[in-house]
Amino acid sequence: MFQSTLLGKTSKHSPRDAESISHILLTRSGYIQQLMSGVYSLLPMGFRVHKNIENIIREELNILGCQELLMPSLQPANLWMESNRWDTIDPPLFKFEDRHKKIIGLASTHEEVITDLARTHVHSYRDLPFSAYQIQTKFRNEMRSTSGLLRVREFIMKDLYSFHRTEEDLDIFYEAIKAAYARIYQRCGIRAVPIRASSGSIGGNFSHEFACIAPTGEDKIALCSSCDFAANFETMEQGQTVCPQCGAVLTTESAIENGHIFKLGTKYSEPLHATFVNEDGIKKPIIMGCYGIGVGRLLATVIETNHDENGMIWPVAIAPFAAHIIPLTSSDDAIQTRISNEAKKLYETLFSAGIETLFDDRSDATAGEKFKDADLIGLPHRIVISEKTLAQDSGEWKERASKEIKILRLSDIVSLMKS
RNA sequence: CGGGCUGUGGUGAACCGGUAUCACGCUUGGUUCGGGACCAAGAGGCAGAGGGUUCAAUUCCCUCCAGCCCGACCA
Repeated sequence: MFQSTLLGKTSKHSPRDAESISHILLTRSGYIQQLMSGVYSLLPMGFRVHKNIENIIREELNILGCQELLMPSLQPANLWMESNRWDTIDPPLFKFEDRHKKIIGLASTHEEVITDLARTHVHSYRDLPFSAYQIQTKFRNEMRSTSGLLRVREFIMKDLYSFHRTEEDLDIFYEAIKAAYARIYQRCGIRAVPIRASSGSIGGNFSHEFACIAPTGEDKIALCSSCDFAANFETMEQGQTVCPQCGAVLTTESAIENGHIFKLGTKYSEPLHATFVNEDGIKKPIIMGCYGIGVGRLLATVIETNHDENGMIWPVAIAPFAAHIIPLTSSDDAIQTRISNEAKKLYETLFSAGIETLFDDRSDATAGEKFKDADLIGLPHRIVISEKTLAQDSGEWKERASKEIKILRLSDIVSLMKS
């Protein structure tokens, strides 16, 4: 991608009133733009990260046999009446009338629709188990949106739903998803721990949320220094300093809630009559689970964890581009041409190898400006080509997270990028 | 929803009861050319909307709208 034509310019100015670091950096770097309270556009750079995170999620779910589908956001009030959530779900639905005065809700979650699907497609125990997910826009009529992408009113969520014959089967799947979530967070460069949670208006009697360790997080969690115990501080007894499981010392961390997984049981299948006939010919309600991740919140959480005073630091796995190629300008026209050509050649070589980079082709930007922008944008690798490096027939290689600069042959840089 | 705060060119800010200033950005020309360079010349705002007080309002007051922060809740 050529930076001169990129939609989303960098800025020195933080948005008015912005306080959270991810909000400031994502806006300053041109990754996102606010439209109204709690509603944001993902500009090309932000959307690339978003898609990378989505694809990590897809990989981890597909390998477990989860099927991707897409359900509607427009949903009839009647369906929500069946589960008795039309007026009780919190945050409330956005509701409106169509031109025929039919009452419609904008979905904030999809238990009703997926259960409706299940009740028409599942008849026998032979149809179970299965699981299906989507990565789709949710609308939530929040009391208040906050902190940029961390809490918004319209966002893209991965929501997975699973259907089982028995509680035991659900338990096994639930644990598999818990493990998959751990891998998803890890691949996104975040340390997340599952914590027992209350199930809120989604329901069910058993759930875990994933607390992503981030210094700027608003939640306080307690972690055991030796076993896997973790809990939200608020749910613990005051003054407790040792692990209730093993007695080891507890440490506290700040965290941001991200994913939340639920054992729903028959909370939706019973009222919606989503049933199957078991081996004994008896009709039973389907046992369900549901599992959510807010993709945009995860994206923002990564920034809350991975940044320095100059900007964002993207993990390779989700970075919008693998590297930032920066040709510097020279007052000597001949050298200038050589620099541009070498840089462009590198760009094309990497591109044809399937490695997309951001190419800073701005001829009017000074070196300092390009470096500042590169730090802000936070691509994992920076490749500078200048009069200086060209004299050595090479380029300068720097990792965003490190201060170390290496002078390498361009061919070596290509092999490094490929590995 | 309760409490608090904010609203001035594209962005961020300052000032002020006498119709507006700065920085960044933008345009043009020139000089620079490894950490947001410099010089010169420009374009761009009737100050969120409405009402009130006043000789006079961007400035004071009220209402509304919008945004932010705390509470609550959450992906």
